[in-house]
Amino acid sequence: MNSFTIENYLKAIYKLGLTTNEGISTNAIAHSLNTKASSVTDMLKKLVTKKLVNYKKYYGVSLTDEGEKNALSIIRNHRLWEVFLVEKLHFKWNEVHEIAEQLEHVKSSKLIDYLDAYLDYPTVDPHGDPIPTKEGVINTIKKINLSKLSINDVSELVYVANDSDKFLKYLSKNKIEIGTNITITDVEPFDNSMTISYKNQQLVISQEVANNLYLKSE
Amino acid sequence: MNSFTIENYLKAIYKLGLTTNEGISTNAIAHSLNTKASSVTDMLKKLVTKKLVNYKKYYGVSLTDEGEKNALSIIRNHRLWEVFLVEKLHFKWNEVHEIAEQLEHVKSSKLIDYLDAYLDYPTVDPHGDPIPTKEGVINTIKKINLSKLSINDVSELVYVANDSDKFLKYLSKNKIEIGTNITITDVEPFDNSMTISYKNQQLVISQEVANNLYLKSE
DNA sequence: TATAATTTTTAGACAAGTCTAAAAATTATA
DNA sequence: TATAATTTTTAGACTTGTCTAAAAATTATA
Repeated sequence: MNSFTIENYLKAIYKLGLTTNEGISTNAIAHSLNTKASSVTDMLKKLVTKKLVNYKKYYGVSLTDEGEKNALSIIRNHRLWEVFLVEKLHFKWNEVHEIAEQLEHVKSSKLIDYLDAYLDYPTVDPHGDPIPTKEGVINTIKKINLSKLSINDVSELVYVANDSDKFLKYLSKNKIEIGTNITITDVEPFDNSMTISYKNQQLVISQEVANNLYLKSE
Repeated sequence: MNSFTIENYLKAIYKLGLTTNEGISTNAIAHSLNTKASSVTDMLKKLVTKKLVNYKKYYGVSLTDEGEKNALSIIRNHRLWEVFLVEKLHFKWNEVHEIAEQLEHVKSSKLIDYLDAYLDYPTVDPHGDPIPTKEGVINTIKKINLSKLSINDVSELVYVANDSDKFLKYLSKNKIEIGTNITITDVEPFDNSMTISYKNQQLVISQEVANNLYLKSE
């Protein structure tokens, strides 16, 4: 049975792996877990002995099949709990992350099975992230960044890349949510800010905001 | 913020304190937490520095007000989660203890408030144990052991003292549950086994079974 | 390609919690 | 009330995960 710490390392490595094909760097892991590179090196050695990662000194790390299975299981737990917190306990979606970070480590596969059934087998969490199946299959939705959308195309918001309190509050204040249909009506070349139209309203958003919004592609 | 380990010590000391007025012994704690007396002594020193217990070497330990407040908060969490697991996720009541042991340590008072509301403010858990309030008030129900009941008196089962898998399965098999009205119809003096009547059926139970069943008193 | 800058690893230390073995204190017994 | 038995504490060690500081390796730059 893996410790909470090990589970968090696996999750961090999995997530970093989504944005690169090379070995994940020690520093990247340290940064994402708010720890020091030397601690990461220590842990990587332990993960190697547990056959959870492939690791070559100085050349980064990747998950083994077993490591990935473990990471996906934690991510499944996390996302199911987020759905529960939002749909059943009526948390706002910018409040659930820290709590789900704790709940995700509760060990009981029966608990997760029952929770999944209770929530009626959701496929995405409140942020739009897909929920891996029990078998470790994750359905990656095809999505493109808002800033890549052509002017006057309409598409549905399926994913929000930033789940900081501030950003989620910004979205909530402006009534932007997963499922909202969005059109770009204008782009300002000076700073790449853009005017978007949705729910019969218009809003000017910065490039930074746009970078965090993803729409259904194809 | 207390560690899981500290929370478990406080809970154990609280529970042991219910059945004695003297200082709780090191050995009793060690036994209840499945650890060694020396580990308990070490931990008691730490709890003293945190002002969570009163401790006099060789003469046992008791909780401070702060320690008791902490213990009751964990017990509240535990029992609310048990209600959730049984009522919402449809676990059997002999399956929930280990899972609630993990869930009780999740840190978020808002989570517990919302859960409490979601469960419609229950006052007892599935075993009949009272749920402490947010303020740390616990309503101890007046109850007497089944073996103390007079023949032909009828009273309601309010508490089950043993939550081992085996015992809970025994109860479930025989359709005995919290709220069941029970009458003793006969006692066998040889071994103190007794015949009880409930739900239009009769059952012969051993003294050991009777010792674990408590009925509403007064 | 030599040197500088950066990243990563190693070495050694620390905190939390646990353990074994032995010593000290308390309690039971003769 | 001595002595034996039991309980509790202490001393020292171990594990997990972390850290700082320094060394080693890699990558960037002149």
